Amino acid sequence: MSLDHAILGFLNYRPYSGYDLKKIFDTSVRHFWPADQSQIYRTLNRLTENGWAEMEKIEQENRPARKEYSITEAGQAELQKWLVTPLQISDNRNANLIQVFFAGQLSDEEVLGIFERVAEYIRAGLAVYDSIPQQMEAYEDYVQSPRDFYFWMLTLEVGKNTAEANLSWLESMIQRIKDGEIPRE
Amino acid sequence: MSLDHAILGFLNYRPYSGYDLKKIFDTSVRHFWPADQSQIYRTLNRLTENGWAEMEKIEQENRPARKEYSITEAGQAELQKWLVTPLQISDNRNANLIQVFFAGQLSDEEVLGIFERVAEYIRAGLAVYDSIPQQMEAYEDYVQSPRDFYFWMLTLEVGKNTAEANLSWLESMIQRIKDGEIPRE
DNA sequence: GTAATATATATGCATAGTCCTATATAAGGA
DNA sequence: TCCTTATATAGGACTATGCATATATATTAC
Repeated sequence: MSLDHAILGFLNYRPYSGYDLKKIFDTSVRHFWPADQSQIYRTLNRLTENGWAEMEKIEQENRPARKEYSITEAGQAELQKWLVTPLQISDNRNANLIQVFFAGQLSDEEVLGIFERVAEYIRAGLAVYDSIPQQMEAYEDYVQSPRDFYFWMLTLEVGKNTAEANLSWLESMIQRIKDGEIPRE
Repeated sequence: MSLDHAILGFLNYRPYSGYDLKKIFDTSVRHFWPADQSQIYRTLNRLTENGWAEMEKIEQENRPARKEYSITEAGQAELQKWLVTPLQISDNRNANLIQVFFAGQLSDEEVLGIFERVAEYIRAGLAVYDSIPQQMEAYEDYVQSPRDFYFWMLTLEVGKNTAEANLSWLESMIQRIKDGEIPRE
């Protein structure tokens, strides 16, 4: 249950509401763990049931009441335990590779089209990565820890690194197709 | 629905039973699209309901009856359409990166432990890639198409390429930690 | 003799995640 | 005046996937 622990990780900085968390997810961990709004709320309920978080309802003027969630000691212990647990699950599902696997059934032009579109998609993703640091800096104020910030930036480095590796492979592949290096039948 | 189309892709080579498909998946596309046995059977039912496949029950001596599924013309049209469809969904979920993101809450030794375990995990994965080609060659006989086989091997290339990129990043990261280049707090 | 393995399919149950809609209040713009 | 946006939470319905188990027969290994 990774979402549980991602939320616990943020609550360990300071208390947040579900609404806060949705915005934080979208500007920080979205590129490797997107989260749906309804799922965040349901997970917060579960964390509370488990005793890993506590909820405090905060009334506001002119605004709907917030439900702020704080991490409990049990929650901190659980987070610490999970953070050092080896994860064997690497979800490598990649539907694009299914298309590649069966691409022999297509013409060279169609294959080229697929590869060029994927390359474009990756380039767009790389451009998005460049906009994330500025968004994340807003949250740096909350924790005021260069160490935390360092690791946040590392996740971007990994993402960019992987994307660039895939892109350069794709570009060499596109060249191979153009050079007619693929068996015709 | 990628599994539907992966199965259609195989049925487009020749008819298969659910039992066959499970074995084929495990020796060919498993590294980017694992499939559970029960899910394969249920998907075959759905493909039949959709008119994309047809089932023929084949009685055998001393063995339970097989249900062989053949692709229909509608199924071939659907497969062709899907193969050239741009897929925007790239499921990049990576629970390891959640651990990295919150690793600032851990000691350098604990972080090092995480990274070294992930590196080991990737090395083990790379070793597995080397055993896949021999397994896949068994299926080469079925299609007898160098073009198909070429694209099958390409999916391995992508997987290895990505894994190697991640591994070399991890190794440089491990060195950075050992060199004490990470902010202490 | 018995246990494990291979061939074959099917179903029940649980969970994670997605999409959509509902509810309520207030501010700001056309 | 009306529409959109922002703040805030909640729940129904569905899909994909995963895990376990049931059923049935035959062979192989110990």
